[in-house]
Amino acid sequence: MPKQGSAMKKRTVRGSTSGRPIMALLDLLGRRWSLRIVWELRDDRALTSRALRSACDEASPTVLQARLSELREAGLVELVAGDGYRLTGLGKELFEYFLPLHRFAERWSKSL
Amino acid sequence: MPKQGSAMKKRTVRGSTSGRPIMALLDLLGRRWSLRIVWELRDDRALTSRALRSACDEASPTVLQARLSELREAGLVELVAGDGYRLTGLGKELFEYFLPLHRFAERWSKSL
DNA sequence: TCCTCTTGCTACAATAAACGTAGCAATACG
DNA sequence: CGTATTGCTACGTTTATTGTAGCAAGAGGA
Repeated sequence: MPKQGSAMKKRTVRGSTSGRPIMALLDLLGRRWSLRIVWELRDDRALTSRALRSACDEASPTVLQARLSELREAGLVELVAGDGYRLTGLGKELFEYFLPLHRFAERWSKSL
Repeated sequence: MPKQGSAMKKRTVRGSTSGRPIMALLDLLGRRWSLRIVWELRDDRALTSRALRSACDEASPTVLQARLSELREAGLVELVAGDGYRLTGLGKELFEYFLPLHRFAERWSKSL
């Protein structure tokens, strides 16, 4: 049994056992910084862990690493040696659904 | 100054002051149960607070009320007397972007 | 080699968020 | 009056996130 650091616990995605993938996905994306990370890696951007941290308002590296581990395990993000973190094919596909969300956000903020 | 119960603190959406609506939206939706709530209220469904709680795996009413307050303040959810919680026009519009996400989740789970 | 820099990643104590149980006030029945 | 349901909150415990610091490994350069 491998030793577990504080950042590599709780790998299970809530709802992943229910046979309802959407629940697992909503849970994964509903964790702090998940959506933001995918957003920051848009347009084939490759960011190092520290560049990503800067992009995410200097969020704590502890959570970021946790989210990155989860996203990598989920096959949405990958770490390319000498390059940085980037979206996988599946991750890019997921991001496609964020574009209209961006436009929606503009309209939404005006309606407040 | 009105009294504040434990469930009505922290109304500020992170990033809402940055002038980047997408950040505020990602933050709001990135809180636990936010995405799920919108999901459960899909298809013009109206759910009472307790029905919604059942739909959300009996999540704690404390968070659910907090999320509902935030989503209502954001104009995405409304409470119709004698009917229950439901998506507003804006909320329904937001949900439209979740439909492809549903199909994506199916493919995603198979790729794991 | 040694020094310096950057990388990905982790420890750890403190704070904030979420959980679970219980229950209140208001409303609507009978 | 009882009873049941509604939206919502109190509160003590557990879990997640934060912030600061730093480690080990790798890539140069001197």
